[in-house]
Amino acid sequence: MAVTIKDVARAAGCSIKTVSRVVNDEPYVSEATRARVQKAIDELGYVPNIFARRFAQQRSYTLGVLLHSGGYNQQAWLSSILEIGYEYNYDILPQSYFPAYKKSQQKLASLIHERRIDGLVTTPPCDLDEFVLQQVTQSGIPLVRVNPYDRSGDLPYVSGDDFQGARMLTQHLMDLGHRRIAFFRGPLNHRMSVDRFHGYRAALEEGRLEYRAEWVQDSLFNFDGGYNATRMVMRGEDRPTAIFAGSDESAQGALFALREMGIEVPGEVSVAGFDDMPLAGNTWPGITTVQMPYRNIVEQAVNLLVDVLNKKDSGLQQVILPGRLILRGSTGPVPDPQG
Amino acid sequence: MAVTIKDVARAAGCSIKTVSRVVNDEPYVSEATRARVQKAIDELGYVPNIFARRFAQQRSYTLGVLLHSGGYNQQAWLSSILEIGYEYNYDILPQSYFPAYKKSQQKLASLIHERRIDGLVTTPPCDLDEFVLQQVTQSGIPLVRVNPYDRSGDLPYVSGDDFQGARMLTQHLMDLGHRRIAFFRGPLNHRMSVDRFHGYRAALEEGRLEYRAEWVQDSLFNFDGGYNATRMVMRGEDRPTAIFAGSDESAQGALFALREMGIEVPGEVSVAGFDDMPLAGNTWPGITTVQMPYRNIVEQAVNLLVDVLNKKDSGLQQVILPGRLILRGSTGPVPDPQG
DNA sequence: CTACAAATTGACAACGTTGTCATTTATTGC
DNA sequence: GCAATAAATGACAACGTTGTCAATTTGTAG
Repeated sequence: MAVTIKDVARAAGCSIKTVSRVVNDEPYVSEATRARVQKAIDELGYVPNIFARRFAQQRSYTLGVLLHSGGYNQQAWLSSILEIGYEYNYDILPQSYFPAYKKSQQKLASLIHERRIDGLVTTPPCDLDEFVLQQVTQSGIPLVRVNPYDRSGDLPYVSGDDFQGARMLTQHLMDLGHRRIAFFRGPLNHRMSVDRFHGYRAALEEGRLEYRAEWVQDSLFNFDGGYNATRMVMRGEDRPTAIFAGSDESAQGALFALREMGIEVPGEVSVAGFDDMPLAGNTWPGITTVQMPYRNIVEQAVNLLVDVLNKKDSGLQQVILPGRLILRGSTGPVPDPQG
Repeated sequence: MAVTIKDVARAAGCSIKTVSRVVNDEPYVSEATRARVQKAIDELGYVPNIFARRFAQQRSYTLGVLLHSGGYNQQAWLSSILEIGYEYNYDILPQSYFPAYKKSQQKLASLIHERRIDGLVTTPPCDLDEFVLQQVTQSGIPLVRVNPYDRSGDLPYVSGDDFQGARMLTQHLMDLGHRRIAFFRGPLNHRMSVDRFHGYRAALEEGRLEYRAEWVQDSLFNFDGGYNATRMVMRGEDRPTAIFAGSDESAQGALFALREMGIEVPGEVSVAGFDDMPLAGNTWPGITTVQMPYRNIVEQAVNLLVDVLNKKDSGLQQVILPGRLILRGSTGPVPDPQG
């Protein structure tokens, strides 16, 4: 029915193995033959049978991706990885994964043993899950962790630089003249929270600004967290002129709270987020934030995985990529203290 | 290396074909044999080789999903379909698709001809794309449209009932005593916009309320749309007491605008959205909205597709499922006119 | 007990590619 | 021009399952 490699071989007057060589860009085919075969392929509209190929090679050309459904920035990871997967000609099998859930574990086991994925990509916080690590080591499937919660261990990862991003953002606020900068710190068991916090402190130190504990609020990275933390830091007389909310959702909560209090943004108080989620541009004013190079991160992750699969890499790389400042309307010059 | 069907056959003392029958739950195996084979499978830890199976059957057991990346409610569709795909033991290959983009078209062609997907699911607005329809008819691959923009044609679909949802929501506002209800209508080339509008009007008529054109704003389904439309309807003296914003994002914009104007929600004006997106519960107050049964819709869609693939269905079904009212803080009783 | 149908089982081909290895052809060094 | 080497090519097995069909066993009606 469909055109097979045999039809091409017949049309090109050569063996099926030679056609296979041409299709897979292998060496040891003369230019003349290659051209003849290519012509036959084009004329017949031959498309290699993917089932046969995977069967013969016992490789799935498929990568599994674990996503945390409630997750932080799942959307950005997923769309990037789909894109990159297409470019590398790998199938992407995403699965939502809740650490320690029986059903999630079954799904992962199915990916590995039934679907026979060639490699696995984790997004936070799936890299923390015991079961994931155990399955990976047991099966020997190459793993790359994307933005891992936990950077310890030999396992490879590609991650955005939360420290650098937070420092850069804080620096931006200082460049605008702010000297009183509040920071909303996320959960302390997230490496990202801690890294961002350290970035904030590093910038303060570099600018010789005093660190004031009452302007650092422990909160969640969500709307309510930002809302409540804003209420807290804006209570007294001694208010900050800028709020680095730690995440975009949190910044949104801050915007809402400030609006409620009749405080103008950025006229009286500047607000900044982190992550550049879609919502960050959709508020008014738009939220100044740090964009992590999702596409780049995922590209490097997939690249690493594919190299390991093709034995071009030992798979021990650990990469950290810088973020980028996205300036929007929510930050502005510090108000004139006299005004 | 790995355990194959031959190993099981040897252990169970039967032919490989009999093992195959047991594995695939086919008839014509005696109970005794079935038990013996099952025991061997369990003891050896046999897992069928998916490559060989797909190769022999020339079926991918894979469904393609076209998602509009900027899209409306992509997230909800995707996580549902991954879930359902797992349950049906089908692989899900999602692709972001921008109508009329060359690259998107290449991706779709690749899904069909290289990946050889067994069926295709479209999410709005991909069901409108000429190329999609052409590829589907040409290749004969079964298609199900989920929440199609366009319900015309014989192609099967499973859709939420926007009309019923909007009517129900409007009815809810009327039950709270509102007689002056604004409606923000989305783009008129979206069936959903139109259906929701008709639902709104139907409810008004049933409640014998006057339809007032100046309270219907043509806007976009996003934050800015809701913000601007709110500014418009709240301009004059003759203000509505409730706003049905047409979508959650739009409702968020409305909340923001009302807050700016110092109008209390729901004390002075009630606000309602549509879709129950994650953000709807994260604002303050939470947005009363209509939740479409995403999981259910997708389940029926996949179910239909699988039935067609197994020749249990002709694939002409068109299903419409009702939504559900989600009550949150943004709607309340109409304020006392005397107050 | 016989004839026939139904249930059960197995032998073997087929699916379309890639991997291995042998063979043929071209190229190089002397 | 000859041997040695490298490049090009092809024959054929292997991958592990399912589909087809024939063979065998069991059950049933008369």
